[in-house]
Amino acid sequence: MFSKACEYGIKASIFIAINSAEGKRVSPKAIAKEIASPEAFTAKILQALVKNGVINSVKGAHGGFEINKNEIATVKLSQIVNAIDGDKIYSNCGLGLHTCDEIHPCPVHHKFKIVKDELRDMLENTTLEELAQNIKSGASFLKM
Amino acid sequence: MFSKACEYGIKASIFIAINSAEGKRVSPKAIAKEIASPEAFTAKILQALVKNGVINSVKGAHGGFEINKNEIATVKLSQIVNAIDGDKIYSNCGLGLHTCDEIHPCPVHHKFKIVKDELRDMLENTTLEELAQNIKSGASFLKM
DNA sequence: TTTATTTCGGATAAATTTATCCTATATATA
DNA sequence: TATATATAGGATAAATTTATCCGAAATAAA
Ligand code: FES
Ligand code: FES
Repeated sequence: MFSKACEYGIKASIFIAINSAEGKRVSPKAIAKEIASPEAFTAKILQALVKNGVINSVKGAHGGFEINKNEIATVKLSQIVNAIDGDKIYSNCGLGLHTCDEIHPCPVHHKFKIVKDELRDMLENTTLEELAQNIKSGASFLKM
Repeated sequence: MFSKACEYGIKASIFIAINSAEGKRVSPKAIAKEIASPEAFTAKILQALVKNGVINSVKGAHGGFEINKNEIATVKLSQIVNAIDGDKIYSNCGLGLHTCDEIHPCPVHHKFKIVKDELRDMLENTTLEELAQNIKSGASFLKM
């Protein structure tokens, strides 16, 4: 469904959100350990998230990755996915036609639309805060 | 969402269904032309579909690929997807955890479940006959 | 039985995604 | 300013997916 890069990006963002809420910055090393991902690859993904304004980075001693405390509640899953995989997951044709639209639909277009809309809604209506809260409460997990 | 192999497999199956309804067998060459896919790669996917019993093949002169006329209405999209990509699309964890279940869920598990169930329902309730009909009537297209 | 036809299947190759490594660049602090 | 610390980013490598090629095996028809 999502690329590995995107999976890591989402999990990393959640972990950063949890720490930023406590005023702590985190390193790629700490992130990779927490989400069980390859460190260097994760670092690359973090760069993409920084470039897209989803998270902030601070270089140098006592640096690390963080998210503005007051943005944790506003960052949506869709922003993370978009920063890494783009919007192809809900804009591309499910059967690979060059364009996906009503005037030249593939055989599954209308049925797929329902699934894609459901997915888009879900991604656009889920915030980092919500996901971070689930981890904090022990209701969900970032690895294994 | 789906692999290229799966996209080709679905489109190929629809084209075969259309022709089988008229008692005609089709070659990988004709299929690849109709669905705008690489011929040799498409042939490999057809082999997988044959192995999984989704379509039949007949070797030799006047051979080709076909689907039993009375099976066209019973073959579901889910069978094609399963034959090629397996069931990972709705059984794997959306964030890549080793297992996806209620007792050790990832942060998006419950929200993802809705999307995955919607997708599964769609694939399990869509038959080749229905998709072939849409192509025949000109309501949908297999390429471009 | 011979020939033409057509799928099967193994071996490769190309492209993309995933992953690693190393150096440059920036920053806090002593 | 010097030093230690940390992210940025380029160059590569490994793994997976996508794609190609070609000979083997099967089959229909002459
Ligand atoms: S045209 Fe295929 S999903 Fe819209
Ligand atoms: S555990 Fe992640 S989707 Fe179920």
